[in-house]
Amino acid sequence: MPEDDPAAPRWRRRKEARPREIVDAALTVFGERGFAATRLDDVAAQAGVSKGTLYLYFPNKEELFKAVVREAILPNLDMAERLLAGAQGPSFALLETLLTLFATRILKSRAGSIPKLIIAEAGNFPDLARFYYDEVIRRAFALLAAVLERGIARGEFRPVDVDSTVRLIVAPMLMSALWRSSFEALEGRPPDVAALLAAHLDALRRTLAPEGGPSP
Amino acid sequence: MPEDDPAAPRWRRRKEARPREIVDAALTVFGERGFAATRLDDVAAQAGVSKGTLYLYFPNKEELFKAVVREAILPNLDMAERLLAGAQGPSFALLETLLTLFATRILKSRAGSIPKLIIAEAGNFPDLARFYYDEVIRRAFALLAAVLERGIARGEFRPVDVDSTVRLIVAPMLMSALWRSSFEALEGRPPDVAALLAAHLDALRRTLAPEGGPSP
DNA sequence: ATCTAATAACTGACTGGTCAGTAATATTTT
DNA sequence: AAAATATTACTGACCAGTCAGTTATTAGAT
Repeated sequence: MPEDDPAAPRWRRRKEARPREIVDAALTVFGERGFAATRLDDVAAQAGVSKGTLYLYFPNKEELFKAVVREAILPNLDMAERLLAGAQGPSFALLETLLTLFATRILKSRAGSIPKLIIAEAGNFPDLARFYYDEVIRRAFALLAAVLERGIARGEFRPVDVDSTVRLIVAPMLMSALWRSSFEALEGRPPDVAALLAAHLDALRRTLAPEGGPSP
Repeated sequence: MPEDDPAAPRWRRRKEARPREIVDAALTVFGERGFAATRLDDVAAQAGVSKGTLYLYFPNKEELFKAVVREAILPNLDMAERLLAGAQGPSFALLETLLTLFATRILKSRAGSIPKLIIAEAGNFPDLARFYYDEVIRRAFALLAAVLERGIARGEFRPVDVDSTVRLIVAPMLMSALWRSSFEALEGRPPDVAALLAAHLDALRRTLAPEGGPSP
């Protein structure tokens, strides 16, 4: 029981700081429980406010969730797009950078739980699925497609089926994120993301290499 | 309004047929809604019985779900294991058969919704996750690892990191299953599973080929 | 064959608990 | 004092699981 100073106010008005704190708490709780099973009371408790306060800043649960996605995922996408725009060197190195970025910035952070969450709730909350598809998936796929096309145009990659290959690139990363949220506790050891990433990059190098030999 | 024959009974005793019908209905509704969001009233309606009847045959929602997994997934795993046990020819052909089997028997059937379901609910229903991990995932991974080791032993595959490679093999298949349940409605065209499978097999052929040239 | 218990299968209203969202009220700040 | 910010208590909808009662079926008696 920390507070007993009768002069200390029971709470303070902190209009500026609340939204960030609430979104941060929501990321934690949504990540642990999923969208439907998350209680707004728990989010409020995690943020150190009451449930009513949530409704001063966000009109409902769904909009709160969208705010979480905007804060946790979109900045990383922005960064990735800037990387592509400024790329000079070989395309495979760019691909490597992007996947490593994903493995470190998303997988290891609390944001890694968001893909699972979306997949889990897409059927029951189609608006959420639409939002994520438009704001994240479409952009991420376009980004990777652009990298592949750049590599093909520069003769670094053989001419693959771009759409399928994008999915092949994404799948192991996505699967790692899902695994973390679902089965990590059940397997003895933690999943060796570094080994998986290395194997994946190795496989991609072989898959994308032009027929005549290894890429320059 | 079908029934008006006053002589027709309102219901019949059909002790033998009920469990199968209930499990079948449950697969449909769980697949559409997930575990937590499924109402047993809806399962009952779909099966043409009342909710009380469900509890005559299954002690609770969780056991009903396990019955669904046993009926929809395990027979396919049995078949896959028999395929490996009786394999004579090249290991890559076996791998190809297994993946094609998965794409047709699981992805295209209603059972394709189960992986999503498990991933979605694993965090909130650890018993379910444990059950699925032990009965399905462990076995499937062991199966694929055995195929890889067979290929390596026979000199058909180069010596890869088996654990990571199993995950690389599974990931695109799993992702297809998840996509179907989550985003198929949002994309214009249906996902081209055949193209993805072809690209995946092509990539695997290149990834697994021994250094000296293509496998025999 | 027909009637008559006895039993097994099934129904559906009810309970207890949960939780998103709202209304009424309180405290802090200006 | 008034406005802004926050809390607390409440409402209404939802649903897994239960159980007292109902209906179909079977077996035994006539």
